[in-house]
Amino acid sequence: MGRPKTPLLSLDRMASAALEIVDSDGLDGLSMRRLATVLGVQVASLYNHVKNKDELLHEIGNQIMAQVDVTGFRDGDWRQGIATWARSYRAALRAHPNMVPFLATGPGRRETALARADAVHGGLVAAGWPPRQATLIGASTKYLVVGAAMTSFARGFDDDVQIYVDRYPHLGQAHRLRAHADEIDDESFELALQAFLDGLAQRFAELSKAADKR
Amino acid sequence: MGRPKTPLLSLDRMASAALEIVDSDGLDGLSMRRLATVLGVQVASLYNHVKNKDELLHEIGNQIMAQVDVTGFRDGDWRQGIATWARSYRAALRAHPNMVPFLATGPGRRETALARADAVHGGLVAAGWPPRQATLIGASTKYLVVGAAMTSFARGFDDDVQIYVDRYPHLGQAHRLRAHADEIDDESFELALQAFLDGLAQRFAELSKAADKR
DNA sequence: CTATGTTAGCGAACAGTGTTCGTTTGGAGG
DNA sequence: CCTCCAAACGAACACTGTTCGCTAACATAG
Repeated sequence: MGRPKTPLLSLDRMASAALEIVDSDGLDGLSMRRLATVLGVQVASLYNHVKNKDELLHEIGNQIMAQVDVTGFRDGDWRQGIATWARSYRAALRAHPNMVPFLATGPGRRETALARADAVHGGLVAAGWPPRQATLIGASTKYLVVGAAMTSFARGFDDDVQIYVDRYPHLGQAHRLRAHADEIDDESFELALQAFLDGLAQRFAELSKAADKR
Repeated sequence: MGRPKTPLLSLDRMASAALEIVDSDGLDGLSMRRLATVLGVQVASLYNHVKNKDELLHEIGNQIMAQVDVTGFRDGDWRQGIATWARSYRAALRAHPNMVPFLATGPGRRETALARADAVHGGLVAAGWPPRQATLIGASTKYLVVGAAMTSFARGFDDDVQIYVDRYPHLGQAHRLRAHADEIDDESFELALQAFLDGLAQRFAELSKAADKR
């Protein structure tokens, strides 16, 4: 058949279609052949635009990570900075729950993730945290977001609901439980975030006191 | 060939061998055919002891989760209880990093995980936390542990190290960085845990105050 | 103790998977 | 104009998880 007059494929089209498949049918639902079918093309053609399936997934991952907001440090408020970063990070993951297992595993290569991490680190240092503490705080916050994303909206929603069923037998209705599970997830995340920030605030205060004394 | 005089296979033997493969060669390294080869058996035989590959993985998961210690609530100290639970949980995951992505996704079916969760919940309530708060705290702590396990061991150690390389260019030695990455992971987790617990302690104090007032 | 049914092993096959190779053909650059 | 690159294709390879039918040993009932 040879090369077509107008290109049939592009990396963006591939990534978008692939993400749609993953969103609707899960990570396992995405196969190169199926993606090719959706794009009206043969499977081998995909490899002209992408070296690997992995590379394709990373491309999608970059698009998702680009949604994360790290502008909360603007006015020097580290607490607000972390909070908006964490919430926006979590929202980005929640928008594509099926991608979470991939996104959480081996994120190092994603340049956008690195950029975001640096922004956070810079914001914390600018706000007065020592560099090493800033690194730890950044990592800790990421733990929280990734952990929340993995355990709540990745994969088995029905299963997770079961936990709450056992805990609250009086809430028997299954269809109401889904909403309740969401609610509990939200509250748990907020509790974890706020308690963590409160704990940090204590440390920050001590840090400032020590600095004043010197 | 028919049935052998002495059984060649058992669920335990299968799970152990499978875990060894996963530990050494990753989740993708485990295939039913390879497992069969290691066990000196044909692949179809495996399905006499296990319905699915998934079921096999769940079996391994149960074994790992059984290592988690939830006895820290014994003397009514909720803070100690959560701390030992979280640390032991993290240690169990760290012992088998390649299993973490599976363990973190869809954990509802694992009965041992449920049992552990209930123990934690009970310990918190016994220590004076309201049931709903106990649920939130349990979920939050799990977020922390799972997130820490996912993002640190998550595959590409080289990649994760790169983050720290950019931040601490003076630590250039690659072989020392590996140790440093571990160190930073440990410290980040401890910081997150302690700060979180400090924040909870504040809330607990306010809770007690309000209860006294009534 | 014999008959019956269950179970653990095996061999072969099926439907999928990601990926590579060689070929054809359009478009871009010297 | 000729050459070289790149995009599409068809076919194949080496895998994957899983199922089927078969054999032979164990467990149990009569």
